[in-house]
Amino acid sequence: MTSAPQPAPTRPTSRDVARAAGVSQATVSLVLGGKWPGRVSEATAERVRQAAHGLGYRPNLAARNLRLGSTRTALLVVPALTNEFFARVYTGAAEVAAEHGFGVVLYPSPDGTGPARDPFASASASLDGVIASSMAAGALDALRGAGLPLVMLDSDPADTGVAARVNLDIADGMRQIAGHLLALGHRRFVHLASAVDSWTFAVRGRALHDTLRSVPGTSVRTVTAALDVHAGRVAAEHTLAAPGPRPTALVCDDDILAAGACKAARRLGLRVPDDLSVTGFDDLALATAVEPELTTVRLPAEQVGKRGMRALLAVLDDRPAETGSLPVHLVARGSSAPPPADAPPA
Amino acid sequence: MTSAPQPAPTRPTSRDVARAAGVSQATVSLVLGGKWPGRVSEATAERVRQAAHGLGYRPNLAARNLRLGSTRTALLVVPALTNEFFARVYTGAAEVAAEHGFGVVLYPSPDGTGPARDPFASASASLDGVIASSMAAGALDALRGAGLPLVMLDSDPADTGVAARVNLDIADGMRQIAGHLLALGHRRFVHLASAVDSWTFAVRGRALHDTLRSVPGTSVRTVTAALDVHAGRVAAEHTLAAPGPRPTALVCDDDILAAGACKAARRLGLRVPDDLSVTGFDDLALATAVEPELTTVRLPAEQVGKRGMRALLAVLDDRPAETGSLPVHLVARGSSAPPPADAPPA
DNA sequence: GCTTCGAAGTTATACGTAAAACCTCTGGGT
DNA sequence: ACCCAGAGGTTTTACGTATAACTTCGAAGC
Repeated sequence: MTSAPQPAPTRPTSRDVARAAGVSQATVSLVLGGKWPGRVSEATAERVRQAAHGLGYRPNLAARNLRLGSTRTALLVVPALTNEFFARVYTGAAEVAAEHGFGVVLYPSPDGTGPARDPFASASASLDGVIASSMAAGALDALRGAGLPLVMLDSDPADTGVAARVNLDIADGMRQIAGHLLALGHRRFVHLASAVDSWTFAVRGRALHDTLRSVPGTSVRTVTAALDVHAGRVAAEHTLAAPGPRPTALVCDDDILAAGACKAARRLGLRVPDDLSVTGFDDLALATAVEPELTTVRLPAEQVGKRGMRALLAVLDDRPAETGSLPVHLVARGSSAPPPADAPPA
Repeated sequence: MTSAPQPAPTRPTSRDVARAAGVSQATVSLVLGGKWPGRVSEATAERVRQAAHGLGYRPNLAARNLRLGSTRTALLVVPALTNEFFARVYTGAAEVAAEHGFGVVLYPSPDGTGPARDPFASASASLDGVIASSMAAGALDALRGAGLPLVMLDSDPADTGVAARVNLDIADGMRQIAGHLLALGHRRFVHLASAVDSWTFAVRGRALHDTLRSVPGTSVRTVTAALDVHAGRVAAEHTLAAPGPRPTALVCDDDILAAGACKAARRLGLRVPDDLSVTGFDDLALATAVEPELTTVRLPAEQVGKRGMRALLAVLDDRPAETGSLPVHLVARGSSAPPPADAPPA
């Protein structure tokens, strides 16, 4: 209490604990590993626990990993954590991992550009498996070759060499959006698509176009933008200001683009939703932060992470992984309404 | 090419590489560790590299960590990754870490509630150091006791037992906000404060109040809300609808609260900025996603992460860590303007 | 009274790597 | 002719843990 504690030159090992408790190192390992019923008396076990606690002992995980040949660590490969969706996926994955004594380390995949540093370098421990978003295609080949169990998130079912797959029913989500807008009476659409080349966006586009095509008298045009508010605004502004009859509904691949589209509309003096309906996708926090709040599709991001982690654990355990797509659902809010009465037909 | 490759029952070790190259394991270690100039001939080195590549050899990091006694891993403790600010801090820290062959593992600290699981369990490798946000106070005591170098981010300089500290000049940021609004002519303020009990928010409040107090004829009232859009809206709506002269400026502790405040204003039929100025803090993506765009203070989040990591590396290396607060600056956008002409004085 | 058996440990070993310490051979200086 | 230096390796060891294999001992069975 009076002087500084000893500078702890080196961390205590299980051998130190053994010495303090007057037992062998093996006994310490048995007790602390929970393997003692019938092998070690309760009295001795307690003595060991006291000694361990007293010394502030923490097992050296590097040694344990080496011994066991497993690190209980998964790599999560996502495009960028600043995208709330992936932050939530991580949160879900980390939660399930923690329940099973696993850790999750992140590899924010380079966005195509950049030198694409070694995914394994970001983990300072060897990995037991990989969970990867299909949006992070960049690093995938390197990961495939490593011979690790690979769980893919929201990826093309045609892709091969995957131990398990966790998908969202993205197509259904987009069909719900289209159905919602059609039911409101919209016929003239613009699809504000993400420029990111990934399976999930391809599906969104296809589902939208397929659904609209099945309804006579509809038209749809596609415009592409990078995945940020500014790019969305510029693209939408350009489209809305174009000559010819104006669309009455702007279907966006993502809430971020929808936020941009709303700004574009306001700049051009259009009211959302009176003059123009705008829909998003993902249901990020952003969707309820803007005015009007966005009609969008809620994706169970945390569930994706949880299920991805559970699938990986199942694969590592030689159990069959849960299968089937996660359902998504439409959240109708203030950014969609019937088209203005004077809108020309498509 | 014709049949499936052998099922790779076990990963190749440095010994396998040695066998394949016709050298000893030590030579492999020397070559691959880059320690060979003068110890191994270029021809042999090349042979080893070929063999390693051919076998797809990857060093077992658990073994390396055990041998070296260091895992080259830092733990980053933050409240939640879904907060863009912390996602950016992580990104910065991970980038610098990668440059130095370090990894970063996250510990999303429980928000006070919850069982506060062991911070060390989230890392499946032992740690070399910890970088912690002061907003993640929950897990801090456990981390302090571990005897690891601790770098604190944006924390009270009075706190002790810290190896290095990376702070933002938060007070200056709030003074800039206050100065900006005062210059526009505002005198009647409301401070929409975060309910989170943390140093950074305490400083924001104090700096605002101190600055305003120094100007005669100003008034300021404080209202508290949880850190989300909805809570911000409710709190702001309540305040703005209260009887008595209305404030002309709403200074928010965070962009998230500011977005909520803007929604509140619109609901009450007030125009921002004509009837009411609203300011945020942090300059999140949200700030430019809403209409009008928020006047706010830009915080160099990535820099915080980078500098935190550099400080930790310095400490681990027995070098002095860079010191001094990071500057922040006002970004004036559309949510602030002179008060309405008919506003009563404070 | 001898064997057997289970409880309660202990001893010994392996995991894969890095690096210190050691060995061998060749060429050059004197 | 002898020694020495240095290049180019090899042998050996240690890191801390988990667990298989072994030991010891007291009591129960007959």
